[in-house]
Amino acid sequence: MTDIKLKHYTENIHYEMEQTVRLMKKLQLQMFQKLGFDISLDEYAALDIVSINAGICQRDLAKLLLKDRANTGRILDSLEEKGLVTRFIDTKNNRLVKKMGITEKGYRKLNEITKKIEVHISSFAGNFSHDDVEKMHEMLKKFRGHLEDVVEMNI
Amino acid sequence: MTDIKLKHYTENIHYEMEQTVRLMKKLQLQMFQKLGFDISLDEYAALDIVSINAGICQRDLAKLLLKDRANTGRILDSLEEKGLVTRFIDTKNNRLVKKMGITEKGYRKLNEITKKIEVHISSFAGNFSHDDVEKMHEMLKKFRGHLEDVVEMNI
DNA sequence: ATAATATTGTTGTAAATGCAACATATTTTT
DNA sequence: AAAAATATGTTGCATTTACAACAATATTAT
Repeated sequence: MTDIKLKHYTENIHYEMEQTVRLMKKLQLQMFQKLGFDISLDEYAALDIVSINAGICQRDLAKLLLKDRANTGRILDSLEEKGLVTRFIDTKNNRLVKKMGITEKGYRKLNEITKKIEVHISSFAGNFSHDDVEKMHEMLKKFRGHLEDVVEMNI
Repeated sequence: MTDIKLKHYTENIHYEMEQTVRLMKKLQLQMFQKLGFDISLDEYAALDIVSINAGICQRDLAKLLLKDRANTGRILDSLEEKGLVTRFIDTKNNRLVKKMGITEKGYRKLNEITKKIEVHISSFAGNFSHDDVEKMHEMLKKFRGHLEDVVEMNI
């Protein structure tokens, strides 16, 4: 039916997507550094995820952060040391886990940073129509769906 | 017009795309390891790029590989040591550069690997319609275009 | 002509990341 | 009940990656 022909490396969707991600990450990082925050981009992401997933355990956070358990633990060490997150032992499915919550100070930090980067994000987002963005969300979801069926992430 | 509202980290396109890229990379890597090739995935990518860009210089290869100059040089060291690529001094815009070409052995290696992974790739690609893929290419190109206007990659 | 700037590639180093091994506790199997 | 398997988090290490400094050469500015 569809004549499947293996393309060259730089012609594959994986390549194009990786290139795009690299650019987006660079942009975020440049913004973050220019504004001189005292937490890293990963820490900000963790903070945001925890803020809307109260009582999440480390492994689940790792899955959302797209990091492994080890590095997720390290990110939390740093956030806890800065007093932005608190960890406590609890159980999930009758198993001991480390759950966490964002502190008052953490909320302030999260809101402060979100507010400051909002301007930059929206100025860039202005380049894309609502339809474009919706379409992209759809497509990515479809792609991911198929991938998740085949690859085990092992986190 | 479009009410721009900053979403949470896991709701952004950047996040979804990074997740997808991570899955794709993992799939490629798993395939590569299972088949037990004696060159890395990066080396394979470099080989493929050089094969269709005869006489490319290192910096230009770095841009296509999405690596920095240092690591591109290291990948080439390895490929040269294995006799898959040859490097030679030449000039580009009146400047001394190291250009490269793929060797006969390199061609055989490239074709051997491409043939072996073709089966896996096409079995996965079967999940997507031609239209889906085309649409994705389009969207990604548009996104990249805007990003490249704002971010300098500094390679 | 001399100095300043830019391009290309290499080296060294620090940071990020992933992975395997481990410790602990719980569930499932036998 | 004992053993095997599973889930969770931590530690250590090896690999990857990014980044800055450097060397060599060429271009541009003064």
